[in-house]
Amino acid sequence: MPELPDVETFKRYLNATSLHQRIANVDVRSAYVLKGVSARELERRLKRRRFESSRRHGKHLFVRTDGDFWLRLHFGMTGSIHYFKRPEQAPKHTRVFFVFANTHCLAFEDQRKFGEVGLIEDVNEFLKKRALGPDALDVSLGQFREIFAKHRGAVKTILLNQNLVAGIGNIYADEILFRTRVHPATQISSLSGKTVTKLFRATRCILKRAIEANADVALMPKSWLLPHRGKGGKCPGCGRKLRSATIGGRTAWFCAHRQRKSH
DNA sequence: ACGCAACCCTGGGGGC
DNA sequence: TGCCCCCAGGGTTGCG
Repeated sequence: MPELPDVETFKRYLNATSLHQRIANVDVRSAYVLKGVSARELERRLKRRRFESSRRHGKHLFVRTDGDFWLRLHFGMTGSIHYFKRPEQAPKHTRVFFVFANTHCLAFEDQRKFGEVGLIEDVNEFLKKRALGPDALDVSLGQFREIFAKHRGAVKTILLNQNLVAGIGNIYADEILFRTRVHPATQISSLSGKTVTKLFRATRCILKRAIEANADVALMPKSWLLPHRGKGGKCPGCGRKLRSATIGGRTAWFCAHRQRKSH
């Protein structure tokens, strides 16, 4: 799930449910997801604090506390957050559980445990240390063109590289390439300036629209690749069977008829 | 600099 | 029912 639109949706959900309440308890059910902090320290530092605001960069979510440090969340492949009225309602794969003073609670759940929970003092410093690229919705056309001018490789690999542009994952990379009719394996050295501009516009357009849909596939246009992506799926443009290939270590789905390598 | 495989972890689905 | 393999929207590391 968790690419930029999903994480933005989590952010809005967290803002709508979990701010300005005193944290009464922190229950770490799987210390595996903790990075750079022990269960004990997470508990000690967050207890009696409040979440005050949040910030997203790429696929990372940062929650500022009234102690002027930040909770850092990354959702891996299967992470999400859920707010509940009673602790017994915690989902099965809850890894970290925040209980507020009114007994309502926020669960960080993550079946596959590829997600990360940590504490940091400074968001910008963290982004720098991780060498993350600009957020996919903040990057300018100029920056985008520069990235494409300075690197080599398959276009999908570039879109997926968080150190170049942060926030695009496997699903939305496929969607952007489908929209622009570019084959995912196209070497970026062979892309025209016009096509790079198209990729930039498609990125913005798709991510924004996906956020409007709360990153819910059921609410996305049927003309998109997303609802048809997968085995047996057909191109919503021409009706031909979609094809898959491994590019950049992940499965790319595309329409071999409409998505070409010459641009 | 880039591509690739292996690895991290858990569970669902298909084939036998 | 059990088992084995493949697959899954994240990322890192080490090698050629």
